[in-house]
Amino acid sequence: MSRAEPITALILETFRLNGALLSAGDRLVGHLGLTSARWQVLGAIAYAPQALAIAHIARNMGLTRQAVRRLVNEMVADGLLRLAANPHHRRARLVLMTKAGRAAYAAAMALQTPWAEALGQDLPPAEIDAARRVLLAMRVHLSPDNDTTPGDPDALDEHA
Amino acid sequence: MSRAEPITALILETFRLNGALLSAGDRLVGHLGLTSARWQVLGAIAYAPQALAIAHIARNMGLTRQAVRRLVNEMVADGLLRLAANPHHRRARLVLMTKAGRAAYAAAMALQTPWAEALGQDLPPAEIDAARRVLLAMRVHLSPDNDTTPGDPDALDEHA
DNA sequence: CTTTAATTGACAACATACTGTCAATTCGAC
DNA sequence: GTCGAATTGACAGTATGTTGTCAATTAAAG
Repeated sequence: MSRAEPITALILETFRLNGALLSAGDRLVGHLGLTSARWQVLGAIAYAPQALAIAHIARNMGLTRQAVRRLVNEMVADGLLRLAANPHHRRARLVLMTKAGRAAYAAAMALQTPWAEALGQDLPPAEIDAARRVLLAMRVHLSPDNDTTPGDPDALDEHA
Repeated sequence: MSRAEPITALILETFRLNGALLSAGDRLVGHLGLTSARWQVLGAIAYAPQALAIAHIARNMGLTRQAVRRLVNEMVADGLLRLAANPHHRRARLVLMTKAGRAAYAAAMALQTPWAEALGQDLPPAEIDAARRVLLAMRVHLSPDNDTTPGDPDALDEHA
């Protein structure tokens, strides 16, 4: 009856998949001392070509500085990250992985690859990519100021 | 490279769309005294053919009893909901909308329809539905015990 | 150089949702 | 009817993320 109906159904399914993904991610890396949120922080650091400060990581992840600050503080206390002086900014220290942090991230990635392959084994890559583009179009419509590949610090167009 | 890559990209996009939808929903219904979470609770109550208890609402929404309990308590205090005796269960009172709750929900729905239509105006309904099915397939893969129409109170295939 | 604006980290408070635990209640097996 | 399992609401604690506010620092304007 309304054009709103398919969109509404997709929105509700997005909420449910989000929750299912987070809990599945927590189960996947929980035994490594990680959570989904901590894993994402490590990913942002690993992906960046150079060391970043907290505010920079937050921008790359699409979160607030405060959320990242709390995670970083806890991960420093747990020995996964360390803070180093920033030659360009006395206040904004650089966030670096410790040896334990790198090991945990490598272990998480080793688990993630087969997990993701199993998750998509029954779905053609073309359909997966088509779904991703639909979600991207919706998100861009919601916040037009965002670029098309947020979370990606440098490769703005092609995350190749 | 790997079959994991398109799935991983879709997962990250799901996280971002989820956040964008929640903040957009909060902005849409904030002036009605609602939030995205409260709106969803009202929707679960409005959608059900009969009055539900807290645990039942939680199952329909895919949340925990505790999360719904807190929301319901606050919404009762705010006059949006009220609790009524359950003839079939002394402990599990039924959650009902007050007049104010029904008015707020109606106002939210009146806003949601044109908002959703605008959100999907550039996307063919077939693509939207295809994306929804991909997300559904992923979620079912993550939690095989879930039925295919969560949020539907009666179409349960009796996972008892 | 001085003033102003923007960025950054920190603290507080709040919103949402989770797990764990408990007693009360209902339901099923016997 | 009785007993044990399951359900339900409640409480406590934790995790994640938000907004608001502040001082320190950096960058820009004059």
